[in-house]
Amino acid sequence: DHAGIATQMVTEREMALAQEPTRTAMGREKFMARVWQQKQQSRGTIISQLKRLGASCDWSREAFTMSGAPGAPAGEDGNFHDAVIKVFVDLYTKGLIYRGKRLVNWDPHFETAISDLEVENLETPGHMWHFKYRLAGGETYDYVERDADGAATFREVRDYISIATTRPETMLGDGAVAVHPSDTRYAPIVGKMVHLPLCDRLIPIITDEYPDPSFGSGAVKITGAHDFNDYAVAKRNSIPCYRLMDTRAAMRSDGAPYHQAVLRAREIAAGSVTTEAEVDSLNLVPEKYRGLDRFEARKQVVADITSQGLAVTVLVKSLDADTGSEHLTLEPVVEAKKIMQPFGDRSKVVIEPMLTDQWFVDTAKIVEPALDAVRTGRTRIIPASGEKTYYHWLENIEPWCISRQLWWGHQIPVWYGLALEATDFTDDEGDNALDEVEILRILGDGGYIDREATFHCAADANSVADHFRDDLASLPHPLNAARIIEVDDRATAVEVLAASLANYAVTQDPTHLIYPVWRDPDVLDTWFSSGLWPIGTLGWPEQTPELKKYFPTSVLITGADILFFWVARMMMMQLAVVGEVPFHTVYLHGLVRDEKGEKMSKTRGNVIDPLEIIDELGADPLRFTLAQLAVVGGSPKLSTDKIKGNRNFGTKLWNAHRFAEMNGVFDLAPVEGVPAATQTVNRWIIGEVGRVREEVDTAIAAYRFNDAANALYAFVWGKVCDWYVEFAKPLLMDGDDAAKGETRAVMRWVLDQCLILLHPFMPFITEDLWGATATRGKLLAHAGWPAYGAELVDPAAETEMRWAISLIDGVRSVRAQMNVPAGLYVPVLQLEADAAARGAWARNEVLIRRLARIDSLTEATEVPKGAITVPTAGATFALPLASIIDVGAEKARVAKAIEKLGKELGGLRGRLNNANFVASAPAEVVAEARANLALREEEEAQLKAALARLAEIG
RNA sequence: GGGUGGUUAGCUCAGUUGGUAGAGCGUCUCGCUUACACCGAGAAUGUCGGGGGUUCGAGUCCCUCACCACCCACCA
Repeated sequence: DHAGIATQMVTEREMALAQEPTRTAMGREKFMARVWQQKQQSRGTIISQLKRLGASCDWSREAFTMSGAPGAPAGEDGNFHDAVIKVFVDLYTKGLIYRGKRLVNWDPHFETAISDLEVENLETPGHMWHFKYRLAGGETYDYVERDADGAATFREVRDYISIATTRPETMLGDGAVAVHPSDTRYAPIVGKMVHLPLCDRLIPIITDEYPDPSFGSGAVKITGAHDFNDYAVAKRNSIPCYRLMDTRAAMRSDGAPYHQAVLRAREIAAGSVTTEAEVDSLNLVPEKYRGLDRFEARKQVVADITSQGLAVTVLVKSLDADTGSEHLTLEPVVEAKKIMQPFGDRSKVVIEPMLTDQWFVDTAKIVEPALDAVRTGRTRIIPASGEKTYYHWLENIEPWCISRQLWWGHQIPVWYGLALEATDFTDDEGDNALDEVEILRILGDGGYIDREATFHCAADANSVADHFRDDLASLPHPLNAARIIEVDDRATAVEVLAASLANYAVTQDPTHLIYPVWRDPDVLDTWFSSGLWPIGTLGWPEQTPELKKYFPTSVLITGADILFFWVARMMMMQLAVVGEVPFHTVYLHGLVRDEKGEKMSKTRGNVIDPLEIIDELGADPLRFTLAQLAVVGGSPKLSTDKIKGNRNFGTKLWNAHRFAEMNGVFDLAPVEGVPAATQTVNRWIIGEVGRVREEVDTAIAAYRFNDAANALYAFVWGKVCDWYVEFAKPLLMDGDDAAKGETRAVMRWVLDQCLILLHPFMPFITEDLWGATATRGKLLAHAGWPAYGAELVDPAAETEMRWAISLIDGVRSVRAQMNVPAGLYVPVLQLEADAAARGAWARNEVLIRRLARIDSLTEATEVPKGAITVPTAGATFALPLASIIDVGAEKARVAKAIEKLGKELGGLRGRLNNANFVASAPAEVVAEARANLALREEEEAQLKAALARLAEIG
């Protein structure tokens, strides 16, 4: 998307570095061109990052939220802009978008409104001051505090009410002091007026449910224009909201001098009729604070109130450093206190609640279908906890402020006309008597026009022109003779209108009348357009073939942090605009964190460039690692060690292919379909391929990408490389032609399956090997995904190979622990072998001997003293190592093994002897326990016999 | 204040309907065996945060406590 604030910010920063003219000096049109230039740069970066990561997108369908906007350069000619404007007009027409003067989060750095979601509340150290507001006319009252039983605990005569604040500078705009209706302490003075310190104004004491009697003094100053709570109180009680700050959050310096403004404020307080526009125009900041930054103003206000003796004070004992004597002094009460402060997520400056005209989406009216879609499962969110979060937010949704005072974005399709009215030209007697005095009355002393502009919302300029022509024509003569002229903004409109009126007053010539019209200079919140992504990218509102084919879409994969910003809004907007859910599944992944575990962000500059990791270690290991870390509901912490491990995995895969190549495997043409095999080893590995394919598919279907990646890792490394390649060596080197040919074919097929299954995770190395090992009809990326599964498993082959592996493992373990030199081939005795074990040995003798380093196998009926036993299912093997073993160490080893087995046996027997278990556990669980017990008992017997033999030696 | 998630081997974390705990890395021992030292073979390591409950059986379900993380929030 066009990332309004961020992109405008980055562009302006670059412009400053390059010493280009500033945005305002440049003007809107040129600046937009400059941002487009910036955008195309970062577009290149993003696309190349995606390509180097191996993203297999349909690049021909690249889309951009600002495509087709006026002034868009060549190549940016989609129609996303049209879609956005159409949706705005439609929603406005349906009454789902409205304009109003509301308290919004204002970012004083970017000088724009932002939405609730773009505010970060952070705990910061702050202070709380306590001030006295004196009762008007020197009145006093009995201030009485009572305990729970109503007994007075404190009593004094006061001429003031005490209020607490963390933002002293806002007291200049106070409109009232509020107390809780049940608060008996202040009951005597409710309805009375108090002096607002530093200001020549009186404000009333009112009651409202909002103040908490148990917090602070129980009395709250009400500054409707700079606090969300106060705003609500002010609205409920018709208290005027006086705006104190300008767009940079400095104390206002506009408008009439303070003494004039305050006069008018007093009239209003006394009940004089006023308008929202007039109240907003009144600058009630006393001269000495005008133009000060809000934090500087705070210091001044505190100092001035304190010096007037209106700070609540406390006696403080202090030591005079020179004389060493103690003093008692009155010090203002200033509590150090942690406060939650709102910061702009982009600008990082303190957000100021500001009373401004903005556009809002009436989210309450479009939220239900979005909630319903998830509740009924038409759209599913993974992980499920995401659904709870989704409900929680949507069920408590606030109106969405969608206007931004920026230039980079979709300009709001609304035009204003500052209408002339008949009353502008008549005096109280109805005569046509406009004079200079009248003009001043109309304009007001502050230079505003005491009237709202009319506005018109439309997608196309012709309709706008028609609307204002009609509007003008409806005015009485001579007003309808006015010329419509386009101006930049309301301020210019007021200027030209004033000049026009003045001219007319002098000349009475209707041709001097002017009807200024201007477009809303604001742009839409980026998320308003991103929210239309599902349809906007498919050509809507045109009924394109793409729209028919791809909408509703299937799965949205996105970061969990963006659930409200984007997902919830796409849900609401698609349902409101086209009446369908935009996707059936939302897969939320965690955020990749940096080495400190912190969120990476464009503006914070702690982003680890994927290109650097790719340069160093490769895209495949990065992708594979991310897949391994993609636990549902988890948040991956990327570490170089993990990526290195997976680079090694890639190398391993490559080496396996090298081995195959050296053994003529790739001299064969690729094998179509599952190859036939007679060799046990080959039959076994074919079954394992079937198993892993099923495992991978199951995992992917469940969005468990970590399971899929880990299954492939374990299969390729742990099965193919560790065992199959080793098993195949004797066949490839010493086997007869038939065995050799079959093994080559099977290995060829197995390796191809590895490439196919790994390709989504490691596209580069697999595609490379795919092309290098054969002349293929198509790219691996286009190869079909296999459909075989566990039906490829040959149970007999599987049992036999598992037996062989356990025997090899056993012999290796004994050798390593007995410190038998690795290269030394040793004799092995076989005893107590049943027919199955004998057969298995016979069929796999070559590979077992090779991998376990056995030089001879002798049948024996008795185990010689000092021989070490290796128990397997159906047979016991023994290594006669008397001369080289450490008997003590071996006894310890066997004893330990028996002990470990003992624990397991204890558990199994305990369960099986428990009648309740046998009765209530499922039959297959009981059977499994019985089989397991039998196996373990056999093993235990073998080990005990071995221990006994060792005991004979000493 | 509300919500969500977490607490499992030295570290980073898996553990899907309750059946008795795994991976990678690290550590230790051995090893150039003709794919691979970015390797191979072997080994050690867990009262699954504490307590209680349900159950024949709990890392897994319920309650509770402690700590951590994240999200949301208007206590002046």
